[in-house]
Amino acid sequence: MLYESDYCTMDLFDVSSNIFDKEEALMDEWVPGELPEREEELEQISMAFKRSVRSDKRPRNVFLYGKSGQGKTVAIEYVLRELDNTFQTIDKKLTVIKSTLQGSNTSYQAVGKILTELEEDTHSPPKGHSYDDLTYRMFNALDDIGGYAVIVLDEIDNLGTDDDLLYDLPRAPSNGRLENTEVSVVGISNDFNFREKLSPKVKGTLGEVDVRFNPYDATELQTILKQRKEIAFQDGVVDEDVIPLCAAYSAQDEGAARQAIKLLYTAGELASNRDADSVTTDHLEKAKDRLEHELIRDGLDGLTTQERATVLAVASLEVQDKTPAKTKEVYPVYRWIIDNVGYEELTARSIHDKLTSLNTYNMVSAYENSGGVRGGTYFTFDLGNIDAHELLDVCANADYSLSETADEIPITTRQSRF
DNA sequence: TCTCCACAGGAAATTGGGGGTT
DNA sequence: AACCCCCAATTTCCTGTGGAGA
Repeated sequence: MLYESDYCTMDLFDVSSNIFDKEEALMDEWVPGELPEREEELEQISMAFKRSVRSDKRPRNVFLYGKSGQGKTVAIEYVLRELDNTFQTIDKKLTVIKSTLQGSNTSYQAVGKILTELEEDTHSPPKGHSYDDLTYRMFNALDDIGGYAVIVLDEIDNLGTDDDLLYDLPRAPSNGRLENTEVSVVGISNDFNFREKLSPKVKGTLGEVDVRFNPYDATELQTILKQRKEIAFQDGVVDEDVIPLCAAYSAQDEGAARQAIKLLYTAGELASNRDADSVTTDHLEKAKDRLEHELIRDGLDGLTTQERATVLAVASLEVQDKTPAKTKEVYPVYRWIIDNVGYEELTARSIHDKLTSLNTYNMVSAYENSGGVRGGTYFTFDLGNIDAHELLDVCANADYSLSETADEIPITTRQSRF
């Protein structure tokens, strides 16, 4: 996009804000000079690297886990930067290879991605070769680096149960696949359970040092929000109650700092757009509504049509107050919906899988039940925190193939909730 | 106590792709 | 062109579970 400053002057966008001072401090990319509530974690991480400063040993492998928005990535970057500085003073060479495994569901794809970082003329993950070919290339490239190499694998939980890479990588030196380079691995996972799902042999080698990032509580969030507020807003424009309330909301919901900051930012924007002279709790409430709406929207956007139909089926039941429903109850509704759109029907077994995976994306909530009329354990599903009417609304107004169907979903009992 | 139901979820096979090398 | 490698989404088949009712 081209910006012609000649045409786009202050007529349209009032440059001076009476709300914001440096609003950059509320943006995602902003890296604060210090991490006020993560000192303990920083210390734990740096311990893992210290032995490579003292001796010739490679740093320990580190495994960081905790929900998203807890500062894991920032923390490791912070520590590695410091380590690099130290290494320079003692004349050691440090190479950091960072790779986000988003979209890499298998070890194969992950190795491909790492190769794009390692090999200069490889710009997209290679395909069509065997896994062994790729790992061979990877270890060759690593061995060429020399010195110390730290491989940071972000969102490592994308690998699921395929832990070949996590098995091969830490073992390379003892297998004689690496001779000149000391390699260690930093794994970052958003999934608390991922570590448990790993096979024991991998858990041991990868998790030489485990650092757990617990969700921030309301008090910690307040500290963080205050820090940002001081920089981002003009003095005194944020009402006293806003920060505590903002922190409280976000603490309930995952305790993610990123979310809390976004909420505050949105509230500030609302206030600014309305030419208010202060940010009030009213703005915050509005911001919260808007973000919730966006969350549903983004959630639905990331789903396939089949998954959307499944969510829609649950929503439909929720609207009729038949909510925590078993797969068996959801399935006929799903079939009705999918037939309506003319897509192929999947089996009940697949819908059962869809429902459980939607649960992990937080689009539906699953509850485990035991007993019942016919023994065993079974799950029931509902929409959890999401408001069914709002979801139907969003879906009907979006541009999905089943938007029209969403509009048709039984309106009869729509008012029956609450 | 035993059986049996109805569900959860694992494993393997199937389907229908993507893309290589030689 | 012939042959190889990798993959995700499903379906099919199957085993495990625990309380209700015999």
